[in-house]
Amino acid sequence: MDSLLNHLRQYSRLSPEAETALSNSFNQVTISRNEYLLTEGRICRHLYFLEKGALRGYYTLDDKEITHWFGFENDFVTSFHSFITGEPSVENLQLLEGTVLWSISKDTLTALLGKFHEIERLLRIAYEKYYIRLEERFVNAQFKTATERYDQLLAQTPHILERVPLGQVASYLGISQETLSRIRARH
Amino acid sequence: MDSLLNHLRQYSRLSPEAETALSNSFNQVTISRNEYLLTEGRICRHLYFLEKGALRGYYTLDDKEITHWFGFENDFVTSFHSFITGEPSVENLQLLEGTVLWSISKDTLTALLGKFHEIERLLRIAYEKYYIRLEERFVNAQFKTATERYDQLLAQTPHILERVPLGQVASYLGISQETLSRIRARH
DNA sequence: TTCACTTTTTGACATCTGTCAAAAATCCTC
DNA sequence: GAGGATTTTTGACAGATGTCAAAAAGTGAA
Repeated sequence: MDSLLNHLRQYSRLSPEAETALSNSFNQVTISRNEYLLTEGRICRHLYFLEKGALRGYYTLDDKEITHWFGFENDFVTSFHSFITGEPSVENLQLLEGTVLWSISKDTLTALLGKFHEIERLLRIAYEKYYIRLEERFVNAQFKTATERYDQLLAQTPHILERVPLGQVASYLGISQETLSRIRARH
Repeated sequence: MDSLLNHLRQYSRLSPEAETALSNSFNQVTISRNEYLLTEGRICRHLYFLEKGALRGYYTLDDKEITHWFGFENDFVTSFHSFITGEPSVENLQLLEGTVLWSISKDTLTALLGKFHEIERLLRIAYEKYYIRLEERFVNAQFKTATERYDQLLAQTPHILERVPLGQVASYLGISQETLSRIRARH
């Protein structure tokens, strides 16, 4: 719980009242490797904070699993599309390691947002950060070559390579596993 | 101004006080075709609402212009990265048509957010919508073929093809102009 | 250690896309 | 409507990436 509050304080200041309310609203969840937090077709009604561990988001296309993002320590994770719209999720959230999460339901969060302007602000700022992070990934996906994307991964998030099977990294980079293997061989 | 308030009401309800405050905070800006709202290297300190007209965001790479998004009627536009972080913009915002915009400075917006919880909420909800819209574009960019992306553009946002030169559309789709031309020829 | 299973690498080949150059079509101004 | 500039299309070719198949390497359990 401390790691969650510490992380939240980086977005914006919180009053003791808001911190208490937040503390009381998140529940700890422990899930082991390869289990699912969410499966395709279900509505995601929770937002999770990842205290420890790793997970991936993937969907299925032509019988292949397309891993499009990873979550690690101090990330907020959910199926954003499903959580925001209330529609069934198209993606699966699967644990890559045994994981400690903190969970809050959408209803609970909505109540907090109604009560505390400062929590609304925090969430707004969190979305800003997540937005520009996604924007950068989008530009990389669309306008950089496979090799450039791999180099950037090496430079910026090398821990992904250490914790995730190569096939999933390839998918994350938007290339085939064979191509990723060849890029690595050239290094 | 009516079109702006109407648009804002779609995100969340607003009290008359908040609507008045918002009305007083946006200034009308009229700019003609090919002019710039923002150029590379400058800090973007304004958020704009596009009432009428069209513009594009592009940056320069190897002497080529990479158009990565378009804005049309009822879009909020800015260089999000620069506006949020306060860092110099890497992109240029250029008008594609004569345009009527409403402008609000970051300072003015910050003051409004401090005063009105409901405006903070509106912005948070706006970010949610923009986030999942971007997420969809990201998935398309990374995991769909050029032809699929073009078909989707035809199905979902055909007005882009009618209002934007093909070279810029190609860049928006992440392909060369020649490839786009050939995809069109096959249809 | 050995065996089975999973993950990663390598090879051969086909396809897609980009680049450069030129032709064709379109647009704009006078 | 003519002429020049811009935009779009077409052709030829090279390079990058995907797919399928098989080999090699790595992992874990008995």
